[in-house]
Amino acid sequence: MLKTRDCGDLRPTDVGDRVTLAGWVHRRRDHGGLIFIDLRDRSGLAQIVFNPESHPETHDRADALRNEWVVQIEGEVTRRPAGTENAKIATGEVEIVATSLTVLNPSLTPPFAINDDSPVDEALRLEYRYLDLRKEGMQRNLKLRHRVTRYIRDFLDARGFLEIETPMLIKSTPEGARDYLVPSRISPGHFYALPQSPQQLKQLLMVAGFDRYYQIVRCFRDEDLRADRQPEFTQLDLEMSFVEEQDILALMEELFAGLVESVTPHLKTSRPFPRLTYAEAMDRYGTDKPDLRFGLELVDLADIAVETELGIFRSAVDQGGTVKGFVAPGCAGYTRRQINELIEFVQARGAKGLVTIALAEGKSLDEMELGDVRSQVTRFLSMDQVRRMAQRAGAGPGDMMLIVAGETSVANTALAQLRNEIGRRLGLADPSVLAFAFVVDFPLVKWNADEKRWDALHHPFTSVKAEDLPLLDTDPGRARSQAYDMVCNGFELSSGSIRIHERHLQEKMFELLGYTPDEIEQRFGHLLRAFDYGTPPHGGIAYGFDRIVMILAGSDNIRDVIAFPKTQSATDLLMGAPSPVDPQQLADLHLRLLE
RNA sequence: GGCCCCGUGGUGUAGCCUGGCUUAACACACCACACUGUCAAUGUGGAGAUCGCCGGUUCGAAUCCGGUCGGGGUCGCCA
Repeated sequence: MLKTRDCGDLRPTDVGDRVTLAGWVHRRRDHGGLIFIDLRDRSGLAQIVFNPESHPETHDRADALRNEWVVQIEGEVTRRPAGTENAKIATGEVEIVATSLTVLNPSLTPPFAINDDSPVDEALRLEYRYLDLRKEGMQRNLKLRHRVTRYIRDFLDARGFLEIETPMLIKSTPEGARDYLVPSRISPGHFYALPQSPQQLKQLLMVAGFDRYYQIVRCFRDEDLRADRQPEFTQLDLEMSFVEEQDILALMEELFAGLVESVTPHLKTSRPFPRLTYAEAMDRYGTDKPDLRFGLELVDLADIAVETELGIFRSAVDQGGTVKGFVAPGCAGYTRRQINELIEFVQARGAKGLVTIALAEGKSLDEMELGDVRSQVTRFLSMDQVRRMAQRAGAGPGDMMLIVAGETSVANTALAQLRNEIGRRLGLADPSVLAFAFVVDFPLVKWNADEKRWDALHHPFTSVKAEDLPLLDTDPGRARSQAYDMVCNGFELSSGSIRIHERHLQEKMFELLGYTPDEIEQRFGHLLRAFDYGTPPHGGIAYGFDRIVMILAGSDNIRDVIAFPKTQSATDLLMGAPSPVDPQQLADLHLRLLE
């Protein structure tokens, strides 16, 4: 080894030891006489002192050192002179008096500073990712990621789970996300797909009797990117046999409560994790992934809205839509400009507009008159109507009601995001809190108006709740599934379900989804045949692993917890992927490019 | 596919709205010199950008307009 100790581990108990260290020059302070170097390795920083009197030759050579040079230093660990300790670093009580210096490799001046955390253009960071990863924050994130991985593996291992790998080259299943395809050289004109998730494979492992399976596995989806979505991402995928929904939820709550306690104890969670139905979540928050760190719950105002003279309220309800809103506490003083920002905010998310009703401070709701109400639409409202809306929403003097009318899903989407925005503006989302929750009782299917058919909400292997089974023949849209999500702070962390394990039910589901018998055989024949051979009841869940780490790291961007992420246009700025390939490679694969 | 934001020395920004007063400013980094207890070392000096690219308007463009490329956010999409 070129080193005997790690920089960051040195302590007063090591004083007197002769050590050899190796690492990067983090910072250099040249006093003409004394030269100080902060030497950095994975473990942290240690101060090296070059003394021109005791070791003149070594001191002379230290004169040439610059940031990010890789050096090896021999020296003696000494206690720093009284008064020169540095409480800001873990090794601040000691320093290493260098007796020899070897430059292992010099460095160009890096394109951005490694030794501070000032913001750098992300394209530049990605181009020089190996330098970006040297920075403290990224080192911390990837170490956290490792500890999360390790905790999960230990936890599941202790409960009898087996980690089993599944193939990366599998059969394309056109439904769901767009597949990444891999052409076959040996079978001309045929393609593999990279897995969107190991869904069918893990179900086949249940058929095989592996009982409790998990995998931390790369998945691929060729869809547009977002701050929390990459084309290749990692899932914590697991599946169990002979379980019911409650077994899985209980296990996952235990896993995540323990994970946070062990890995990020500075973050607060509360147990039990709340469980709300999909219908409740949509009613109260307008989304199936609510941020539960704050209230600002939505209320339905449709019945009052139809009594008003306001056309947009009445027509929304007449056309089968909704009128919902929530209270922005203490925001009655919002300026015209601030209100316009909110209106633009909801319009950018599809809503026609936003009705704001501000209640002046100073009078109780009962004493208030229309003159105390500030709104674009006061002339269409009576004080009684305003008062009843305020009472229902929980608005009082000094508050502002925010109301959206329109088609239900559009109004919900706009209000859900507006709720997050108001929560953010008012500082209601405590960054030290992880508000985990389960959302349960998802609908089994939703109507696809474009294609005029039912689509699976989760996936076609999800089983219906037993009591809703008859609805499959009469009113599929009302049938609830045994599907569940885990959410946290407004992010969907995972989805899972109890699966169908009987051939006739799976066939029935495929038929409901509009597949012909030929298509069923072509796409899912392997699964249905497996179901003929004694398939246990089973279910599972799959987490967006990167999102878990992102939330634990306190980041709002998945790229911050991935070593080599891709840009929003799915390119790799470091390696330059994707790239053209040699014509011979295409020929080997029986491919020809269209112009 | 739609919408929005950003692009100025190595890095981060100001200047842009309201074109000329800019020889494009500031901080950090870089280079040189000085300096024996600093730790964001300090002091003095120096070098470094024709303002992403192309075109247009104008007597004159970093500044206005169009296009394009790159990055980011978002809607659609993500069973």
